[in-house]
Amino acid sequence: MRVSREKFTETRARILDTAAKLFREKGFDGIGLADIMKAAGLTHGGFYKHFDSKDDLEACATSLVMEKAAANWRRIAAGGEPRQLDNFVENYLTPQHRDNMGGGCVLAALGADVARQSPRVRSAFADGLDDMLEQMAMTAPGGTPEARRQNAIAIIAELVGGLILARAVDDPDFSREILAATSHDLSGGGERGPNTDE
Amino acid sequence: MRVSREKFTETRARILDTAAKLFREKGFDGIGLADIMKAAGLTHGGFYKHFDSKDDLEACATSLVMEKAAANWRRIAAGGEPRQLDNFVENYLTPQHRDNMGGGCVLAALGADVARQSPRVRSAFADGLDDMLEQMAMTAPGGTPEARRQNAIAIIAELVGGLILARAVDDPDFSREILAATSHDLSGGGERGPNTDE
DNA sequence: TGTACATCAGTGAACGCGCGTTCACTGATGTAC
DNA sequence: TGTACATCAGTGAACGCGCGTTCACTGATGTAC
Repeated sequence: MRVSREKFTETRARILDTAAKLFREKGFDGIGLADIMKAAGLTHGGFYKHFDSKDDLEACATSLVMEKAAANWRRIAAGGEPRQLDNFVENYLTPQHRDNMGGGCVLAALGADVARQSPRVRSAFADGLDDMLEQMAMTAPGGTPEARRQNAIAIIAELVGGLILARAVDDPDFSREILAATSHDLSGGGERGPNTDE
Repeated sequence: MRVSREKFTETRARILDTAAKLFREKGFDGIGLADIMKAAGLTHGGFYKHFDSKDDLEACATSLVMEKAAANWRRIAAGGEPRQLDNFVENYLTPQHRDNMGGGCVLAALGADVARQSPRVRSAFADGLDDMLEQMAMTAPGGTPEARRQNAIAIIAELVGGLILARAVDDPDFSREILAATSHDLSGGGERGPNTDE
């Protein structure tokens, strides 16, 4: 039966949130539309009243999560407290984040998948990543805006790579070692750590 | 018709090589057994004379590629020329490697996928990664074996993360920027570059 | 070494299943008077 | 404001298709004598 326009908008948002979580958990190809709709409390037939195709949902969900991540960085950058980046790194490379794929960083969860998806998904990802880096560059070390952006990219790469590898290995000790090594390296404690210009 | 034992061994190796390439290109779930067998010059029905299941093939192919990568590092470490690591980094973060998923680094191509695969695949991956790190640690910067291993992990994480992100974005300029930023950072030119103990 | 027979690698059709997508239908919502 | 009707969000069955897997069959290979 028909529902109100308000309810329709809510439903669409619920499908998007559910998809964003399940795509990160299982990968774009690892979860079906029927299961996403079921998790959102609906039957699968109604899916096409909200989205054109699975690819459309993938692109919309990717945009949504990337925008949320960028908005979070915008908040952090605007906050202006010191050690924002170190705090972020410390929370990023943790067993909690590693074990929370569905609610965690979209770059680590879907970055590798995106390379194999449609142009729409890829450009949604690229646009969001560019936005995130712009915000991150405000808090990253470096004397010039260019240097700060470059460092932001290098830091993001190490974070993403570290989390992906920690998630891949099943030995708990080895996984913790990867988190600890990358976290230590990025926190400035290591011989290879970031040289902030302070 | 039956073939000689020698030919049988060759066939198995060809299936494994083909699978190793196609899994890296399309992901474990992005390529079917029929297509793998076809690419290896066979029909799909004979697959189960060589492997128990697709999961078995995934684990065997993962082991194979990880062992090859570790053997490559063993060779590099044994060679003993200086700047081995810098040379490796410079070749790793290139458009050529980015555009060669099927023949490139298995960590970047399948690391994220592995987190969602079976225990067999995950432990094959973890065993191979541990082996690789052991070899890399011999050439990585650091005063102690522990520091060298930690730096090897940090370097690998940044390489893998940088390549994954460069592959994810479809804008060529942005992709090159990611490769350049991570490469520069790792080569020691950046303010955040590796502090080798030389 | 030669022959007769058992083995089995590879073929191609077939299987059940889950996927993305379509469709006829339902009944509450939105709208026109 | 009340009524009559059109709209359309959501349902659940059905579709074609590709997947991993199974199977009867073929004929060259390996083996026993």
